[in-house]
Amino acid sequence: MRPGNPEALSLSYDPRRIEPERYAFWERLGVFQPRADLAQGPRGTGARAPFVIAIPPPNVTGSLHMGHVLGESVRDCIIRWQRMEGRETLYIPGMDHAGIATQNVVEKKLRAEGRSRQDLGRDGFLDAVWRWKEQYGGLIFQQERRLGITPDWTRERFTLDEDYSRAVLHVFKHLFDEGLVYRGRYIVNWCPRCRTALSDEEVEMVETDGHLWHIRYPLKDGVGSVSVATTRPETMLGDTGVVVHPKDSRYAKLVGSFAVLPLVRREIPILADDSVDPKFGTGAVKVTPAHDPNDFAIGRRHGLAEVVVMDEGGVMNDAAGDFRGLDRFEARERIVAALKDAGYLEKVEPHRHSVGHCSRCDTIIEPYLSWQWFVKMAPLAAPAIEAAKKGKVKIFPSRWKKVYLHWLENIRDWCISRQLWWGHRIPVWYRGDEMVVSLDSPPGEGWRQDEDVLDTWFSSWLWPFATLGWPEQTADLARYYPNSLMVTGSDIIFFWVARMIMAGYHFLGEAPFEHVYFTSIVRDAQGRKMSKSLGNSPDPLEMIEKYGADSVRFCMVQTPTGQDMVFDEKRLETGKFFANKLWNATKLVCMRLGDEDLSGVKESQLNLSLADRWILSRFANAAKDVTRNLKTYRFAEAAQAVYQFAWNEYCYWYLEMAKPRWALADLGDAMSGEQRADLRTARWVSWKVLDGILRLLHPFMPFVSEELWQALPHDGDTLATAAWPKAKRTWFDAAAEREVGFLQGVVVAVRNLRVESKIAPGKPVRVVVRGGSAQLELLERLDTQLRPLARIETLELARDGSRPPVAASAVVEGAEVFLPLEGLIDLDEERARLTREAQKLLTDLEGVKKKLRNQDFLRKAKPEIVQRENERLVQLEETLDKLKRAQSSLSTVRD
RNA sequence: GGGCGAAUAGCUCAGCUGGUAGAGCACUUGCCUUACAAGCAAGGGGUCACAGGUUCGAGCCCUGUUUCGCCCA
Repeated sequence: MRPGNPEALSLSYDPRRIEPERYAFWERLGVFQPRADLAQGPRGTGARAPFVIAIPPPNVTGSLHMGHVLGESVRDCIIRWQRMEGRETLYIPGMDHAGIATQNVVEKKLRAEGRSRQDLGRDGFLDAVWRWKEQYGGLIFQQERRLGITPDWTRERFTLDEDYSRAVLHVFKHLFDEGLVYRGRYIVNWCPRCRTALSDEEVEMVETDGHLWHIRYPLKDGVGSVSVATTRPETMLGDTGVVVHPKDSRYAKLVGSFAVLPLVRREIPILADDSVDPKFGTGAVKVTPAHDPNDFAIGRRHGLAEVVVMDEGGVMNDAAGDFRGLDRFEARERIVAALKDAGYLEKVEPHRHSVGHCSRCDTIIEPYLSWQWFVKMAPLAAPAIEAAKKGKVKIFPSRWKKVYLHWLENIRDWCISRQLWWGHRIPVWYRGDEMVVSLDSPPGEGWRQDEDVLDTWFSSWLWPFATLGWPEQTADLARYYPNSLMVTGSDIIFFWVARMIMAGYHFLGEAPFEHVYFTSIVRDAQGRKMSKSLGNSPDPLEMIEKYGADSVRFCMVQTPTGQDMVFDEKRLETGKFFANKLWNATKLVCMRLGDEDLSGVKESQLNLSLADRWILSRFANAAKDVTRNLKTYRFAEAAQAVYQFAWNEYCYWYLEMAKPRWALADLGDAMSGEQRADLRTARWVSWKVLDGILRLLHPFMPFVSEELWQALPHDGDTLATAAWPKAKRTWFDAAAEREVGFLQGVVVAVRNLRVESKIAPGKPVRVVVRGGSAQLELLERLDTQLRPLARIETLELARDGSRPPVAASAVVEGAEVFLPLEGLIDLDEERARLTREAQKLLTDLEGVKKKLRNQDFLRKAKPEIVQRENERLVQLEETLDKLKRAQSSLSTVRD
């Protein structure tokens, strides 16, 4: 046992003074590294297996925002808790190369210098990105250290690390060999600004007010025309057909004939196709196979030509004739004007529709026909669906399971090639008509590697095992896979979580983690998602500076379960106030422990008072509560349980009840043996329970809890590896809780009477209590511990049943509490108060009586409920009776 | 268009198995009481969105409506 160090608390609580130092202290002790000696069972079996969390790798370009803070607070809370439970814990840190985002950042920097990536060439550009990464990348981890998180920094991984990259390319080849990766010329989501293809998930649909242009296409033979409606008139230049519904009588006779495309004068066939909705627009649809996914499908069914009319930057190309060289939106205006001039524009309607935007740069997506690589997803999805359905992967909060399943059950193939330079270059080699998939250049001359790189998510979906050395069969992989838990935002269920589960099953035959916990999304006061461009995210470091990392953590884990969180800076105060409260409580306890050595004290030798038994029982309940709530990821409830117990029970009641016994120390040698035992007991219990509070608090507020724990007598080097409190069976004590509940009622009643009677807070008073013998005996027993709580000078127990003639009074569990007030009291006011009180009771009483008159209630309600109502009835009547007696006794007194 | 979720005190949110509606902040009153004014004591504040239904009993279960948010197409 190490002695406490009360001097450490001589200053007031200041997070800035303690936090940075403590972090260095933990790092020195190596508490972040997994301790293999702790694991006693095989993976996945019970409580002693290693507990593993992998960080959702932040973008290498990222800087800390409140969303990260929330995630890290939750992950570290769980990790620290599990570490204290005695498990071997591993928290794997790392970063994501974030292809598009990073390339954008570096390109922007180059542009500012008047250069482009093309100027540098591929290798030169990649050099520039790596240099940028070395300089600025991973800033976020420096920031996160301030939060006090405990990943094993020696295992930091990056998705472009050499061995990680091998894993990514290996997966590509593996899937290709299985026929699950294929190359094809299809319509993809194309960002003309980023000049790359995107997956469906990277497109954000935005409801937009647009127009529906109705255009008349003249028929080739004879007079007449067919009208089509479109939201993107510029694509008409690429039209190669018109389709109508086969059963649409309006157009039946036109099927098989040709229309002449205005402006272009191309002859295009009029065809019938089931996919046309006769009720939309004119019922005739122009077909642009190279610029629309539906049209593409129609075009393939009917063998229509695919005419690409734009280039990769969204600029009209040679196929656009007179409109070549125009940006797509300018082309839209000019084409509409030209159609109007030539009399082809029939009408324009306002039209609201969803328009895809690039999730990275917000540019409007262009559906674009190009050669890309895809992953066939349905076979991968099947095991992931089953895993969730059978609970092999448990999702918290459970409602996200439905979202997850819906996506997987409607899954579409994944476009994984990106026309970027920063990323894993696709391991495919071409020579003439030959194509070879190989991690390294094939033997022989003249091979040209595919220019494209892979989607960043195609590397991060391997995160839970590639970070452990896969595809090598490493010891780490054997030991730490599957991970235990994944904590991330629900906004990346599809991007990441679902894909990790698919990859886990496909490549290792096992789910990558047992549980997934989705955190809330942090929003600003107006309900908007925190974003860099809006600038609405407060700077977490500023928050930490202002309130302390402990407070930020404590408040951020208390998010609403399963819904978004509205961030309000004001809330962060709570944690700081709480830390301050504990700081002062610990200071008090430290002072009162004296230099007594408590290390050898056995609980059985103590002289436990009712107050002691009560607080130990309440502590056991709190410990049980916190643990139970952590197990089910109810962080707000867990944090609240610590808070409520520490503040409202330990500080508010227990410390006050311990004070009189601590004061025995002042007697010095004059203490009797009994008093000596009382003192030691009060010291031991106050210390033991405070120690327990700090343990329960540690996962939420690691810094201040460690600091205070070190100031108290303690075993071991650090609270971070101290044992998690167990609710001791022998500490539960329902009788003590009931009895102290009564005493607290008396104290509150006296305080209330004091205020109501306008007695100065500092003024000692005389109190008389009438009540049952058990109640009076209780009061007597705790007399000295109780009296200071309400500044009671003398507590008179009216064993003879007498009552003071002039007094303010209250009823507590049938006992009458009097505050004798001869000459002090405003009798009218006291009478009015009693009347108000009685009125309230009458209302309650009526409710209870009504219930008990109801035969159905008596017959059908559970017996214990009926019993309880009966007891309530008796109690209410008794209390009312006593209030009335007090009223009548006052009424006989003249003012 | 389809799905998911939310609506409880002025604000942000709990309320788990249906059984006397809670917390923090804010507010009112009084206190610098030797751990703590970042505190202490006492208090006020609710048509649990609306309408039906089930039930002895509904904030909680069911149906519908309204409003808001998110996801998907």
